[in-house]
Parts: sequence; C-alpha cells; structure tokens
Amino acid sequence: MRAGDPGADGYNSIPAAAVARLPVYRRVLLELLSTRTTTVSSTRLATLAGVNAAKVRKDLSYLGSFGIRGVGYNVEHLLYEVSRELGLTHDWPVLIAGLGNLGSALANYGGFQDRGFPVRALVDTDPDKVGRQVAGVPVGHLDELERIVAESGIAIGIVATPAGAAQDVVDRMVAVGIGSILNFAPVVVKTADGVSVRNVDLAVELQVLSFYQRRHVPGGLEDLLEPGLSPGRVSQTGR
Amino acid sequence: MRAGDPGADGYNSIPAAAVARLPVYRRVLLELLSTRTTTVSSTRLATLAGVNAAKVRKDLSYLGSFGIRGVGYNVEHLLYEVSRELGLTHDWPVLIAGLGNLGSALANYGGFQDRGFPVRALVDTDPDKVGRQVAGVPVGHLDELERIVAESGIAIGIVATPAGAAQDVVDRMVAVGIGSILNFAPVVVKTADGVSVRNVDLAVELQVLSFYQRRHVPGGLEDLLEPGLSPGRVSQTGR
DNA sequence: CTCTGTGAATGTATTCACAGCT
DNA sequence: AGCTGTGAATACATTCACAGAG
Repeated sequence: MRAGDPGADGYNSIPAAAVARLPVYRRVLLELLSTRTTTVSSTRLATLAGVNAAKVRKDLSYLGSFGIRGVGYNVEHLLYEVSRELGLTHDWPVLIAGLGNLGSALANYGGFQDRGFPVRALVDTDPDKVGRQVAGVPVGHLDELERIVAESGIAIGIVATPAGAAQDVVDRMVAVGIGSILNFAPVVVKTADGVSVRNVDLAVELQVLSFYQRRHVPGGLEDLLEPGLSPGRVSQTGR
Repeated sequence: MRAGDPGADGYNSIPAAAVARLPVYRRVLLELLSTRTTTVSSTRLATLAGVNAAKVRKDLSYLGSFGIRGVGYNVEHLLYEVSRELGLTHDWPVLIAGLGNLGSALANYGGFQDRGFPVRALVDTDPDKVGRQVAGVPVGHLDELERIVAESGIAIGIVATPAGAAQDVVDRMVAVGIGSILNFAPVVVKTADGVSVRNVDLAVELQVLSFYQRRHVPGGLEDLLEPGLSPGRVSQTGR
C-alpha cells in the first residue's frame, strides 16, 4: 500500500479547516528540521503550532498514516507529505497587480520569495509606474497581462489595487487563466466557479481585535479603567 | 453611559464566526451610505458581502432586532449598531514593531489610518532606524515601549518583526498593557490569557491557494505530482 | 405580498477516549 | 510503558423554512 493512495481515487476531501492549518504545521516542521530534530510527537507539534494534540492527529490522518505508534512522526517524511498535499513540491510564481503602498511592499517583502512564491511579474495602469522596476522586477501594463502571465508561467495573482479597480483586475486575471487569487482590496470580488479567491483585509483583522479588546478585560465589562493602564483621552467621535 | 437596553441580554456571546463577518458588513454599509442608499435587505447585503441571506439575518440578530419586516434594514442605523458592537465608535491608535519591508509598508499603508486605526507609534531595535521617521511618525527604540505606549494611548500592537524576535516583542507589549496584537511574523506566539492575538501569515494564505489550485482544475486532475515520487526526500521549496 | 427573525434541521469541526501498534 | 489513529460524542456553524410584522 502506497502512502498516497487515498488520493488516487479522486475524492479525497480533506476539510477546509484542516487545510488551513497544514501550512502552520509545515512551518513548524521546517523549523524542527533546521534544528535537526528527527521525530516529533503530536503533542509537541501541537504546542509549537498553537493547537491541541487531537486536532493535529486528526488533521494529519486525512493525509494518511505516517506516524509510528509509541514514537511519533518522522519530521522529514511528514514535511514531505504535508508539502506534497499542499502542492508545494515546486515553486509557484506570482504576479502582483497594483503597486501602491501595499503592492510595492508585498513586492519587496522577502517572505513570499523565501517560501516558495517568487514574485515574477508586476502590473499597474499608472504610466509613471509602468516601465520602471520594483524589487528588481519590471512593471508591465495591466493590458499586457496575457503575455506577461504566459511568459512568466504565473499561476497565482495578488490583487493590491484600490477597491474600485479590484473587480476589473480580477476579471482580467481570470480571463487569462489565473485560477488562484489573493485579494487585498477591501471589497468582495466575484468570479466564475473553479477560481479560488482568498480575501485578506488587514483592517478587518484590526476590527475583529477591536471587538475582543473589550470582552477580555479581566475586571469589569465597562469601558475600562484599570490600574496601570491609561487608555488615553480618545474622545474622538463620529468618523 | 450608553443608551440602550441594559437588561436585555446579560450574556451577550456572539459567535466568533459572526464577529469575523461584521467588519465585512460594515464595509458594505459604509459603501451603501456613501451612495445615499437608505435601506438594504438581507438579500442585497448578502450579495455585496459575498455570503447568503440567512447568514446575514442570523448574524445581525445577535446584535438585536434592527430590521423592519417587509422593508429591510436602515443603512445608517445598522451601520451604527455594527460599529458599536465592534467597538469602532472611536479610533484605536496602533503601534507597529519592526520596520523592515513589511513593517514600513504597513506604516505607509493608508488603509489603517483611513479605517479607524491611526498608526501613532513605531519601534525597532536597529540603531539605523531609531530616531528617523517613517510615514511621518518617529521611530522609537523597543526599550522605550512603555513610555511610547502610554504617551500615544496605544491599545493595539502590530508585530512585523522577523520570526525570531516576535515572541520577545509580544512579551514586552503584553507587559506594558497592550491587550490586542496583530502578528505578521511567521511564528505562533504565546501570551497570557486575556490578550487577543490574531496571526496573519501572508505566505500561509498563498499555500492554501496552492492546495486548491489543483483540485479546481476543470479538465483533468491528473496533472502534476506523480506516484513515481519517492517519499522520504523533501524537495526544497522553502527557505 | 415582502422581508425579518428565529426555532429546527442539517452540516462541519473539535474534542474525547481508547483500541491497537511499537 | 508511549503514542498514533479513529470511531463516538460533543460543540459550533450554516441553512432551511415559516410564523408573523409591516
């Protein structure tokens, strides 16, 4: 019995919540590998990934049975299996559309390149930007998208345009065959079925924090006044 | 003293999944308000927010009964209620720790400022950065955190340091009373109870897209990755 | 008739707890 | 003994479907 067999029959549906955690396990495994740790238990992996052990075991069981009872998981092998499941056995070149503050930052951000997602193409519509380079990559015009995508073998598009331009950019990306899109514009974009879109709105994350800010105050539920902490005099209203 | 119904629901525990959607509804409501739309139905709100109508109604019902049967919701009023629930009736000044590519970008990114989260303080440990300004805000040293937080009335901290520095920075933030942290470093940080942490790992989002990339191929799914690959050997995609 | 608000039903995710392998 | 893998139990989230307000 081959390790990857369950996948061969097609409908290996691993729960979305589990998929979302695999990259975290992978990050931990890479870290363990770099410290020459050879085996890891579900408990230890759980601690490092910030979840509980049963969840780790269940999640990993969707990929197959790679653990050794009484021992744990082989770090290198598990890393291979997780990477394979995620489709990370090779790099995925990405394109960034929109080179404002956020787009430029993402282009310069080493975190993508370092982790299997080289930024290979950039597009914008601003004539002042087109033709220049950002992070060593030339900026093309949005109208040239088809050629650029084909030449650079782009599979994933990142949208970092203003909200108003996002839908048009997404439509063009889909039209030229991009099937995976990471959208940073604060708007919900729609696409045909078969295209995966993930939305990351940085301000949304802060707003959720704002909600929990008040609930987790240990003492009272009221607008806090806690010894040692003075929240400042923010009496700004409106907005 | 806030107007409203004090005794209505003592244990106001609104589900986490619903909280996570409130900012999206709010964004849509702001958009509707700007186009002078006065009322909106759950169906329309759902379309604009990219979810279904029953979910919108259920989510909003956790906040109270603000809709009018046969008509819909008053945009302005609903916006107020959602904002209030999220704690967005006033701005929350934020501090960013770590001014590498990502941190600098976030400091310059207008999206925070525009949406109620003014960037009021910056810290780093690099002597070349401390004392300079980024986006018009002076960069302080991490060691001055306590003073800076107190002076600027910081309630939320953003961690944009390298992974290795993140835990130390988080510990310091917690020590000086910051109770909400948005962590961009690719590592799971731990804190005492009562502190909210949200992790945003941009590469994780791309990795999840990579997973779905293959499943959604319309034609055949036999593409890439084949059974010939031997387990035990990790192909180098990271670091 | 339109549309909200919500119990009931269904679907997903997490956690428990233990059989079974090492 | 230690630890995985997994059914069963529980908790959580979504969707249905309809009573009732306007």
